[in-house]
Amino acid sequence: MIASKVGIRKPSIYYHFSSKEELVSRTFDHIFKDHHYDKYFQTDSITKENYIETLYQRGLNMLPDENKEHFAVLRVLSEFMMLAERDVLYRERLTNMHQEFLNGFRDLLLKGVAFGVVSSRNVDNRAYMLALVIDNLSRCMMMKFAMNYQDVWKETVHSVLLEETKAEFQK
Amino acid sequence: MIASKVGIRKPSIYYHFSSKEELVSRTFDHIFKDHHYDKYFQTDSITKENYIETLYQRGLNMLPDENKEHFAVLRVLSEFMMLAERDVLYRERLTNMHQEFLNGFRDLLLKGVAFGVVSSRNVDNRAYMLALVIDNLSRCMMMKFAMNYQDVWKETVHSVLLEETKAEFQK
Amino acid sequence: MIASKVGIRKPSIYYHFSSKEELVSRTFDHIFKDHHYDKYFQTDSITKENYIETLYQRGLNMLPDENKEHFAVLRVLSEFMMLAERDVLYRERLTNMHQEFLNGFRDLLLKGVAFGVVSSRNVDNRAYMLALVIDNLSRCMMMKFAMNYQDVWKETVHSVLLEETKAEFQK
Amino acid sequence: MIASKVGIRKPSIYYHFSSKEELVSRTFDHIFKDHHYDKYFQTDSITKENYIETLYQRGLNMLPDENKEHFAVLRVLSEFMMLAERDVLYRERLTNMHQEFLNGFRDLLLKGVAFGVVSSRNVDNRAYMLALVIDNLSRCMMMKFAMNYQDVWKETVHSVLLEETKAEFQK
DNA sequence: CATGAATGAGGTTTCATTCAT
DNA sequence: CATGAATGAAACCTCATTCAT
Repeated sequence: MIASKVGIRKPSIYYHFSSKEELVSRTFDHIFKDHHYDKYFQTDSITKENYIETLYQRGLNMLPDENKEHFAVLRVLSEFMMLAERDVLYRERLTNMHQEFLNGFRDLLLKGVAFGVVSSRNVDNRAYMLALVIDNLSRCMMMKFAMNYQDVWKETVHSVLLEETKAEFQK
Repeated sequence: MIASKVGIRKPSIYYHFSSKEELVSRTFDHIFKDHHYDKYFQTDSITKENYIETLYQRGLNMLPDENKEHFAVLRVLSEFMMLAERDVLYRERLTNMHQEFLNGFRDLLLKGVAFGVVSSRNVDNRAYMLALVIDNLSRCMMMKFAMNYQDVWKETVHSVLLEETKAEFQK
Repeated sequence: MIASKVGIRKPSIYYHFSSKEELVSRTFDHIFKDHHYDKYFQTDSITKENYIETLYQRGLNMLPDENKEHFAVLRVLSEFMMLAERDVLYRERLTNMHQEFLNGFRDLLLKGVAFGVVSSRNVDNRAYMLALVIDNLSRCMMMKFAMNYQDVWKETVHSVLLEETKAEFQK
Repeated sequence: MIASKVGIRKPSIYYHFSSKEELVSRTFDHIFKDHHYDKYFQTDSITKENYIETLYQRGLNMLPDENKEHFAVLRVLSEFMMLAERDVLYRERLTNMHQEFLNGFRDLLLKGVAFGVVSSRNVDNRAYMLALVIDNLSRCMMMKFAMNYQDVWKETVHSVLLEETKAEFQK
């Protein structure tokens, strides 16, 4: 299939990749080369004032959109999660990617703590909550589950930051 | 593999199933026959007094445990989610299962509203949040991601019910 | 090639043999099942009187003959000697077969010693000489090298048993 | 493999050889260019007095030795004998090489006859015997068959020249 | 209800070779 | 003199399935 898409014959693939395994592995690297937390959550421009709004917007930005490359990346990601269930190598790589996202959310919350807009209580677990929800929302969108994605995310941000933000976040 | 596990030869399978497709499909039915919201979240015994604790406990009960059949069910589930990405038939079945769980959580929250222990604001989205977190926690456990699952879940319940339960839920 | 000779399609071979390797290995066993020293050199009927003549005749009997199955066996043997140069497994099997032939010749000479028609000097090496010549004569015949095979063998028997048999063996 | 050993890429080989067949064929020529009887059996220095000892020593000299180039030559030779079973061209070339060695041994024996140290009876066949034994000893050494090669060869020389040399050859 | 034997289709890979640069 | 890229053919093997018994 790949060969014909690329317009060459099957054996020609072996000139570029020594085996199917290598083709898959290098495709993994290529596709996820830029799939890093920072790509979606640049936190440089975040301030005390726009903290919550930024968190909310960046979350939406992480959700797949059929018109964006990101959509394809997530489709491929779910394929590799399958592979990972059989192949330790991919399990490790995915675990690392996952951990990076978790860490990203944690650092973001810590920044909020520093700004004084996020309670310092239980930061890790609340960061994980955010990560788990946004990740699963992505999955649900990919599978076209019926749900009001934006509102669920807004509610999540709301709930997680509730204690300190009741006042500001009401819309 | 199946034939040898069962102690017959491969062609004999075709006496019981007309094709591989049918074998897979009926296996789906068989495995998920009892995989219903009610199995994990019997809400009959829930009361105003034990509401939050029950919600928390039942959630933990949904998380996979290597020693329980549930674990295998979830492993198979993730295989079918893969299949679903290619096959509309399975996508539908999974969507239904998923919807049932979402509905279960919504009904549970509505019960809480009736009890007066849950705010009536935005019930659907808050129910989905709970469902998304517990579902993704399961996935993380399956993939052995490092995380304090119980605490994340406790924090989630806390966050979602925070407004009305600040007082009662502190531990 | 095998499949078409046998009148089946290629994949059908895999019903009977799990791999090419196994096909080759079991073919080896099958072909050389009866390729033992005894098959060519039954020494029961040997007596003091017919000792030399028997040795000579049996030797001729070992040489390949295009009309005998033996010919095919030797052709295959030379293929496996090739394989053996790369594959330890076949090297071992061939070494054993070879040793068996060497031992056969040694035992035969020892019998001659017992009969008093063969000198006991250096029995092993003289037995090996006989074995090496008959073996190489086979090879030469297979490759159609020009040579008077019978006479070379007769001369070899003559030379090896010369000391004690000058008198009797002259023709 | 050849290309990488030589430090070029595969297609470059086709600049020097028009096909694999030609590469193999010219390799044959190159390797066996010096593989002639004379290389191992210079008979110029042979005299009536050192005749047997020379024959014995030169024979030993023909046996492969892992440290000598000769070893590699013999390994390749056995590969080509395989090829020869399928390809008439190589059969012919090998037959010629073989014949040359047979002739060499015959001429050597004839020289012995001229010296008066070898019986003139049946010279050809006795020469062939010597050739067959030394050739097969080589093969056995290559395959690491257990055997006392030197003694077998000494015994062979002894046996072949026995009639006329009983007296001189005893050690 | 079960199986031995077989098969078309296709998947992964190797091999010898070509050709434009 | 060398090579990057490609290729038709074929080798080894797996898979889902069939069918006569």
